[in-house]
Amino acid sequence: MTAETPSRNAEPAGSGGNATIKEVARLARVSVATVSRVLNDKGPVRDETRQRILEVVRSLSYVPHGAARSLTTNQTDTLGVLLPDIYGEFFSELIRGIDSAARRRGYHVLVSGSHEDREEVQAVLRTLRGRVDGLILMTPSADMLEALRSVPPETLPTVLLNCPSTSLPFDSLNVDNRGGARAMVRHLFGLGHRRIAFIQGPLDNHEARERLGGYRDAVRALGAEMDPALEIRGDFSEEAGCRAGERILAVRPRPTAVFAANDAMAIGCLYALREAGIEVPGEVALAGFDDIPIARYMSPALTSVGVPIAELGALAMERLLDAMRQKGSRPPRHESLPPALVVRGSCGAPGVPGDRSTSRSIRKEIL
Amino acid sequence: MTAETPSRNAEPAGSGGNATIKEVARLARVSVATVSRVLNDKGPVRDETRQRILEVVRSLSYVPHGAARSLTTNQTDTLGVLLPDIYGEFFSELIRGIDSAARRRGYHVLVSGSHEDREEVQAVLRTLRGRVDGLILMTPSADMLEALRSVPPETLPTVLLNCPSTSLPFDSLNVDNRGGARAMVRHLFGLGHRRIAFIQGPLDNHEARERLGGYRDAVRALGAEMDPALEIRGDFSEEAGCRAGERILAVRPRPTAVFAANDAMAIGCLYALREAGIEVPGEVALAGFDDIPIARYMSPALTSVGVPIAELGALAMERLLDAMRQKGSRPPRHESLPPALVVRGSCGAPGVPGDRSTSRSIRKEIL
DNA sequence: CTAGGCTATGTAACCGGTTACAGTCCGACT
DNA sequence: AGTCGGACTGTAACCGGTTACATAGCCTAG
Repeated sequence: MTAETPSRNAEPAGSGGNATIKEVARLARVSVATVSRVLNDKGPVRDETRQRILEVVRSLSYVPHGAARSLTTNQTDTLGVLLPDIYGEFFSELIRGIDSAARRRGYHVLVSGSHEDREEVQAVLRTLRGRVDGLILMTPSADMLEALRSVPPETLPTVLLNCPSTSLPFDSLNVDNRGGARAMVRHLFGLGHRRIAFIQGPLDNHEARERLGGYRDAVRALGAEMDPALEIRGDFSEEAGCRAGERILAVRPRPTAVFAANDAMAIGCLYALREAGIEVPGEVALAGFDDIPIARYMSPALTSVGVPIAELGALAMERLLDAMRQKGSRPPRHESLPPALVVRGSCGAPGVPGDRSTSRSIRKEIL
Repeated sequence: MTAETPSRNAEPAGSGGNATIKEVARLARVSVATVSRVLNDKGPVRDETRQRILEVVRSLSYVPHGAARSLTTNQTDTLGVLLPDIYGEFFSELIRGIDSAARRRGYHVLVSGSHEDREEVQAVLRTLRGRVDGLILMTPSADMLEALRSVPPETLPTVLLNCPSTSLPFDSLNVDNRGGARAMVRHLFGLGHRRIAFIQGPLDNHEARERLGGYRDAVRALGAEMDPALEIRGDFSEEAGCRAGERILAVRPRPTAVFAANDAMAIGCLYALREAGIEVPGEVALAGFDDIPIARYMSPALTSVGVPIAELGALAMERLLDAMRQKGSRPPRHESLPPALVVRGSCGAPGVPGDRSTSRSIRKEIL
């Protein structure tokens, strides 16, 4: 009972959190099994014993070793989030949504962004084995998505976010980019605009293409002007929006409205227009896409297609948790979220005060 | 040699990545030790054997199990990043910097944000044991920082980011918020402003207090007007900046310049001023802090104190890696990064064209 | 010819937990 | 009184790797 090896006995109580379950067991004079039972609230343990163990745990400030636990239970309580890039408000919102939903459920979040090529994505994906229980994946380029075919995800519960539709057997969550863009064009058309310029996103990006498609659909359907000169290249950055703005001013006849494929470009464009002395929305109406938090603080406040970004992240979490529970035996589900039209001052709609508040901006569900 | 249990033998070659090292060993007719040696490039292995093993690895698309490996090597190749909140461009920039630096070194990044209270921080910190090799911690509230005393970090290499100076034995990296604020006030003073309003950040935030301190220091030192009415409460959000802007307009005599403790509030304030028909910088000059990427696309482009956010993140990574190598036996180092004055249009400095380009904005190192 | 040394490989302990299974103890039931 | 069943606890296998040490074969120097 008292035959303790004097080797590494009772630590000074509170020095770091590196004790093992064995030490706890020894000091509490029980077996590791019992300690484990107490820690995980499994199986019956006499209350007196439990107290004794808990006491030792506290005095040692013992914390179970994550990797060790993961090894046997085969779950890591960690979710991976793989993003094409981490830049700007869109991603901070997304991560925020995912992180808070995850922590609420007791999960950790492993993020990884900015991937150059297929090789790298595959490499990262590989190293994820044994580190995460599930994966949220956002890869707007179809090519990159193919990278998944030969890598772990096949066995790892996965949710695709805003990815090109594929035959991959995963759940997917998409924003109806096409519908959102159509709605915005219709809105501008309704305000009397017939010559509407469009600032494109990067064309290897699925969302960017969908938004462009929606723009074209609506222009054609409504009989607005179709003119290649109205479609300006861009890459989702403010910088690109700014350059696009400058180019748009040179187009003749000058468009009366500009629709940017995302808010960052709309903001860049707004900057360029103002610098050129153009009045917005007086001379040119402007609209963006995403409704990032800062959009309402532009002046004029930016009209945009509202994507509930943080909620999107949270929802992806839910779906992932779902997929993890069902463990594969379940046909993949595909959902599409409808965005909303958020009308503020920049498009010159009547009855919209120059107010930033969401309540005073007009939020329309699109059909 | 051929005595294989028919139980779970040769998988269809390429089905997921769930083989174990034992299966690889069996199929390659070697021991697990040899497989391990090949995988880690340790110890001598005959080339023929190596090839055979590699072949099997490929055909099984075998990937070592992260948790298992972590258990023995006692390292997880993962770094934890604990943030007070994940919101806005500041954090997306920071995470971007950290993530890219980490991946370059072969590390994963575990983020966790938005912590309410001490309890929660401690809980998260605890669950990090055995999951990360090091920690980057940003906790501007001193109270929250105290939470660290009784938790793992004591044994975990840690770098503090923008935290209140403490006696905690960790490396720390700080931006010279006070100096930056002083420099900005000096700049505004130099432009002729004597009545400079300041929009505060949340006062339980260390950075916010430092910036406020810098403002007061400079105002006092320069003999500009000191007036409690010039200090407006805020909380770093655009919304707060907007309300502050409204309140500032009611102050009499009206300040001729406004200095916001961060860019988000400056942007909110700019919005309020424009809505009220005030011209910036004509009637009121405006300046912010952080120089988030979007600042240059405001109109007028926002003058700000430039903090190289992404670089800050990357640098934190470097320091952490350093601390991990030295493994504790090394006195904590404290560094302070000097911000730079980024002069653009919003403060009305002469000779600054309304241009967004960094090259045409004026960037001054402060002393 | 043999002791050593080097290369290539296998054996088995170990990392820190979880858990199936096997006691042990004790009160209740027949 | 003898059985039985639950409550409580311990033993040991196992998760999937890494690695110290042992072993075997072969070559070279003494």
